[in-house]
Amino acid sequence: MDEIRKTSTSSAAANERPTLKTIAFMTGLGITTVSRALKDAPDIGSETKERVRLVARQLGYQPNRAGVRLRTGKTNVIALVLSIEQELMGFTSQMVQGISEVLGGTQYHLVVTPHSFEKDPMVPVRYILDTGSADGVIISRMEPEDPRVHLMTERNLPFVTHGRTDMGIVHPFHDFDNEAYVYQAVQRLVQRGRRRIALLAPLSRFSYQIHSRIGFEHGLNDFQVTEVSMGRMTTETPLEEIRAYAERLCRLTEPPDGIISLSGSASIALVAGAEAAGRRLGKEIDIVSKQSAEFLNWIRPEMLTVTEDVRHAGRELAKAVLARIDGVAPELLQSIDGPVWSQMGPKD
Amino acid sequence: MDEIRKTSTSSAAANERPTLKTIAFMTGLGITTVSRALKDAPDIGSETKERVRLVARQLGYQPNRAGVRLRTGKTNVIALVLSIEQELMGFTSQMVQGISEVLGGTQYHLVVTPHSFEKDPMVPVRYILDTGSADGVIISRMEPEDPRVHLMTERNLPFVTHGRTDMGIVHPFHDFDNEAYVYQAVQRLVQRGRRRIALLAPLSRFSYQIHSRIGFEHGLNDFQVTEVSMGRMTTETPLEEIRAYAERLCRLTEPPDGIISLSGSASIALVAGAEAAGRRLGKEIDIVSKQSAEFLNWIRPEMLTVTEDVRHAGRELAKAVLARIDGVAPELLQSIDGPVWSQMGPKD
DNA sequence: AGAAAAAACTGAAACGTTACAGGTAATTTT
DNA sequence: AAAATTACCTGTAACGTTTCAGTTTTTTCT
Repeated sequence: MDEIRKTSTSSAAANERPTLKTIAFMTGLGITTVSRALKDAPDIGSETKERVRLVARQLGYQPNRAGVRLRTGKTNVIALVLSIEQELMGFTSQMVQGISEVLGGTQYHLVVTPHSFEKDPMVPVRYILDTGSADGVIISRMEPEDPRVHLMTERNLPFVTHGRTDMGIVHPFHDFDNEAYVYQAVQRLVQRGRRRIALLAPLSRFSYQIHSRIGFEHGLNDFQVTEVSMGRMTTETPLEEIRAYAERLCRLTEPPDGIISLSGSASIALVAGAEAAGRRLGKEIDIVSKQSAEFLNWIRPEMLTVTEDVRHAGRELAKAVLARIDGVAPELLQSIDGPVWSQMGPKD
Repeated sequence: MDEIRKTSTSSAAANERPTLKTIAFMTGLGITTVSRALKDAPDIGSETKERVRLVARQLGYQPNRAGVRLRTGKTNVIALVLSIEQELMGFTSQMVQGISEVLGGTQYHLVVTPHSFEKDPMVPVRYILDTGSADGVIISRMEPEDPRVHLMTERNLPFVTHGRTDMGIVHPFHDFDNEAYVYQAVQRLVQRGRRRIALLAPLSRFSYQIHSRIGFEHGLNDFQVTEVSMGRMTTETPLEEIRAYAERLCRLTEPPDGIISLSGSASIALVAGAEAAGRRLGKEIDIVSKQSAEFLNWIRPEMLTVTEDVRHAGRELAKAVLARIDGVAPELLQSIDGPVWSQMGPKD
C-alpha cells in the first residue's frame, strides 16, 4: 500500500497534519500572525484571534513539538529518573500514574529513565543536562549531600526530589514523614505493651534513613523502651537474609517484641522469620510496616501498617516541577506527607 | 547567576553544546560532509571520516533530537501505553525496566502514556498517530478483536502487543502462555488429589481470558474433574468482593478444593476468604496463582505459583518494536513464554 | 491639516539536521 | 590529448516554529 493523494509542496493539504502554514493559508493571514494569535499576543486583533482559534480547533491543530523544541529549546518533557534498585511492590507504577495524572492536562510528556543507582547516580542527570532532553526532572532516593542536586541547581535545570537533602540548597521536594512514622510506630508498639523494639531501616546513605533513625531514637527515649539491633540488615538486604536474621533474633533469650520496617517487601521476610521462630503476630510480637500498596493487611491482618500514598506523591512532584519551570520559588514547592495508619485488625 | 562567556553567533563555542557546525568548523569541512561522515556514507574519504569521528567523540557530540525529528520525522521515541487499571504488584515497574534495558543501548527514549482503558483505549493510540509522537508503540491488555491493532496496522505505525489477538492480522507480539499455565495448574491440583476446581479468570473481553478458559476446559476434560463456578468474579473485581465470595464458596456443602488464579493480588483475597472459612492451604484446599513478582510464596509457602517474567517480557517487546521499525517482518517477531513453576513449599 | 501614536499585521532569519543537486580535481579510458 | 569516469566534497533548501524588525493602516493629538 503506498500513499494516495500526495499533495503538492504548497499548503492546503488534504490528509497531512496541519501546521501554522495550513491555518495561515485558510485564514489568509501570515504565519507569524497565526502563531501570535494562538499565543494570545496583545498585538493581534481580537476578531482575528477568534477566527484563527476557530480554524485551528476545526483542523485539530497541534503544534509540532520538534519545531517548537528546535526554535525555543523547550522540550515539553519531564524526565523521571528511577533507580532500578527501587522497591518493586507498586512503587513505580503508582508514581508514574500520579505524575501522569498531572501531566495529562498539559503539553508535557513523561520520559522514564531507569538507571542503576549503585553504579553512578549522576549518569542520567548528566545526560539530560548535556543533551537538554527535558525541561524538568524528578529524582528520588535522596542523600543528605546529593551531588545531583548540586549539579542541577548549578546548571539551572528545574527539578524536584522525592525526599529531602541537607546541604544548604533550597529546592523543591515532596517527602513522606518517615521520622513521624517511626516515632508513632514506637508509640503504638508501646501502647501494645512492647518494650524491646528493632528497626529495619534503609541504607544509611539515604536521607530517610536518618529521618527514621531520629524518629526511632526520640521514640525510644520518650517512651523508655530498648532497641534491639538489626545488625547489618537494611531494607535492601536480600529477603532471604532478612528472614534468616529475623528468625535468629526471635530465638534469642531476649528477643524483640516489636519490629518497625520501612519497606513492605522486607516486612514479608520479617514476618516469615518471626513465624519460623514460633512467634505469632499480635501475640508474642508486633510488626509495624510502611508499604506503598495495601497488601500487608490482607496477608496478616494483625500487622500495623502505614500506606505511603505514592500516587499522591507523584502528583505533588509533577505539580512542583511544573511550577518550578514556571519560575515559582523553590521554597514554595516543598511538602511533606504525614503517616496515615490503616484500619486495624482484630485488636481494635 | 547569569550566563558567563556568551559566545558570538558564529561557531567555535566554548560552553555550548556542539553541533555539526562546530565539528565542521573545527575540521574545516562542510556541514554536509560532517553529517555524511558520521553516517558512514560511501562518498566520504575514509581518512576524513576518521578525522570527523575523532573530533565528534572528542567534543561529545550528540545529534540534536529536535533537528533530526523536524527534518526526518524520526522521533526516536517508543511509547508505552499503560492501562491505569493494570495490576499493581510490580507489573509496570518490571515492564519499564525490561524495556529500558533494551532501549538503553540505543538512541530511543521511552515515553510512558498511562490511560484509562475503560474509558476509551483508542485515545492514546490516536494521539500518537495524529501527532506522530513515537516511532513505535507497545500496548497491552489485548482483546481478540482489537481496534488499536486495526488502526495502527492500517496507518503503518510499528507496534508490538503484550498479548495476542485473533483477528487475522499478523503482528508482533509477546505473550505469556496462559493456556498452558491453567492446564498445568489443573494437572498439579489433580496430582494433589483435588477434584473440584474454580478458576478466577480475567474479564472476558481480554484475549487471555479465552486462553485461560481453554486451558481450563482441556484440564477439566483430560483429568476428569469438575468446575466450581466463580460467578461474576474476575481478576479485576475489588479484593473485598473476591474475599467475600471465596469465603461463601468455601462454606458450601460442596466447596472447591482447588482454585486457580490469574492475578497475584486477587489471590491474596482468595486466600483470605478461604482461610476465613476455616480452610487451610495445602490441607483442605490448594490455591494456584500467577504473579508478576515473587511474593505469594513468602506469605503462604503452601501456595503453588508461577511467576510471569514481566521484565523479560519488556525486553522482548522492546526488541520486537525496534526490529519492526527496522522493517523486520511481523511474523518473525512473535514469542510466547511458557509457565515456570516456583520451588514448592513443605510438600515437596 | 499635519504629525504622532497606536493597532494590526508580516517577511526574513534562525534553531540543527538531512536530501538533493551539484562542483572540482584526480584518475582512467579511448 | 581529449573525454569520460571516479572520488570527494559542498551549498541550498526544507522541516515548523518563534523572534525581530519592520510596514501599513487607522486613530488620536495638537
